[in-house]
Amino acid sequence: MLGDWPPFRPLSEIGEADHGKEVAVAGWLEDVRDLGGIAFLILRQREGTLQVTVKSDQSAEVRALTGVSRESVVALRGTVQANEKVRNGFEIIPEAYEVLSEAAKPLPLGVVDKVGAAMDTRLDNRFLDLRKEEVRAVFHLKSHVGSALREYMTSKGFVETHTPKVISAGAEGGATLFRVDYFEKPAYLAQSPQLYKQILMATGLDRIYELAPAFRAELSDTVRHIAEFLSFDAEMAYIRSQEEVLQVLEGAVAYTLAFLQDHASEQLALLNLDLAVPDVPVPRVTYQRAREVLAGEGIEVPDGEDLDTGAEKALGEAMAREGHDLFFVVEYPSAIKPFYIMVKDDDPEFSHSFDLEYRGDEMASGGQREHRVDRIETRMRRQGLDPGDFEFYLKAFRYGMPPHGGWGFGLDRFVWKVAGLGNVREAILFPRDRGRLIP
RNA sequence: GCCCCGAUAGUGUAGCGGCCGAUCAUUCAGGCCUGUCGAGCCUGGGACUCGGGUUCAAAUCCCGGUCGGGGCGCCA
Repeated sequence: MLGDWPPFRPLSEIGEADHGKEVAVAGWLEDVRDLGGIAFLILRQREGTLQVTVKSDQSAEVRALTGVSRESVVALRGTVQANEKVRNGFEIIPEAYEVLSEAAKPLPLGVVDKVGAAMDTRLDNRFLDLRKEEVRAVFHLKSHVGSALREYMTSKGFVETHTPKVISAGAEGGATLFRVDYFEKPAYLAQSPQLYKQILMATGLDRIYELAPAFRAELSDTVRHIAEFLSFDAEMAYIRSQEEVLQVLEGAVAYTLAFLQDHASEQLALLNLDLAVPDVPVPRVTYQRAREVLAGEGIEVPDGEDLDTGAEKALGEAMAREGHDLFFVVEYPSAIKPFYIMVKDDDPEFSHSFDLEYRGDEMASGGQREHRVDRIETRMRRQGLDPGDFEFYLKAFRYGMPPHGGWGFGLDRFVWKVAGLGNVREAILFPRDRGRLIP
C-alpha cells in the first residue's frame, strides 16, 4: 500500500536542507489540537515529536486526518515548512496520508494524559506505557549498563560465557527452584550460574562473566524481589585473596556509572538523575565493624546473625553520611553463607565473603570459593545437602581446581537504584513475580 | 508464608450509614474556535470488585473470596 512512497524520514534527520521539500514520515498520532480553521497534529516517533499542520483550505481528504484516533500509526507525505513558532523550527503541511494501524478507543492507558496510572495498569498495558519517553529512558540506561559492563570486563581479560538455564540441581537448595518438565524428567530453572561458573574455573576458561536471567521461586513480595531477574555474574581463578575480586567488581561499577555520564546524559537529564562516580577503592566494612556502626545507631545485630532489612538500610544511611553510597560488607559469619564460600583458616567463624551495597540495598554478593573438595563436601553435609546430588559439580574439583572467587550482581536492582525508581519492576520490561506471568 | 492497607466510569480519584439520581480531572461523543504546543470553551455519555450478612436504609458497617499495593522474613 506504500510501495511507491519514499522512505520514512526520522525526525532527527529532517533539517534545513529539507525546508520547502516534500518528505514522508510515519509515527503515532499523539494528539490532535483542532482550533477550527487550523489544526495541529502531533506525530510521535521514537526520538521525539513533530508537528503536522492542517488548514481549512486543504482538501477534505487531508482534513480527515484530524479525525484519526490518538495513538494510531499514520504515514504521511507533506512539505517541510520552516516556522519559528514551532518548537522543532518546522512543521509539515500534509498532502496525503494513510492510517497504517488504527488505535481503538478509548486507550486502556493514556500516553500523554494528565492523569497517573497504577503500576498494575501500566504493566498490563506495557506497550503503551513504554511509548512514554521517560519510561523508555530506563531501558536505554539498562542497555548502557550492559554495554559498560561488557566493555569493562573485556578490558580486564574476562570472557563472556553462557551457562545452562535448565538444570538438575540448584546451588542454594530446593525451596526456591522452579520445577519444569525436561523430557519427562524433573528439572529446574537455574537460580544462579554458580555451579557452572565454578566448573569453568577448572578449565582455563577461568576468567569469565555472564549476563543472563536467573529464576527464583521465592515467596517474596517486595519492591526489590522478582522471580526472573538479570544477573551479572563473574568468576576468576588463580586469585590469592578475595581482594582481587573486590577490585574488579568495584571497578566495573565505577566504570559503569562513568559510562552512563558519558553515554546516557540525555536519559539522565530526562529522569533528572545526578549520578556520582565513586572513588575506588570503596570502603570494605567487616561484618563485625558493621555491627559496631549499627550499635552506634542504636541497632543491635546479634553476633552471627545476618543484617536484616532495617539494619542494612541503617548501615547504608550511616555510610552515606560519610559520603559513601557504594561499599562492601566483608567477612560474614560462615554459618549464614552457602557451602561454596571459603571459611577463614585463621578464624573459622567467619568467611571470605562479601556483599556490595549501593544506596541502601544489596546489589551483589560473592566471595572466595572453597576449592578443596573435601571441605566442600563437609560444608554441604552440614547444610543438609547430599553431595551425591552435586557430583557433576564436585567432579570438577577432583582433578585440579585453582583457587577462585566471584560474584552475582543484580542488574535490574542496579538500574532500579541508578534510575531512582520506586520498584524494581519498573526496571524490567515484562516483570515476573508471584502474581504476574502475563504479559 | 506472616502483618498492614486498599479495590468507585477506559484512566486517576473524592465520598466512608439516609444530603449519592455518586465528586473532580482526564478520556470518549458532539459543538464553537486560523497558531496550538498540558490548547481553550460549551453540551452529553460512562463506575461503587464478587458472594453473604447487619439495618427501615449500605459505595459507606461486618464476614468470606478474588485481585492489587506496602512491610517482614529471605535475597540479586
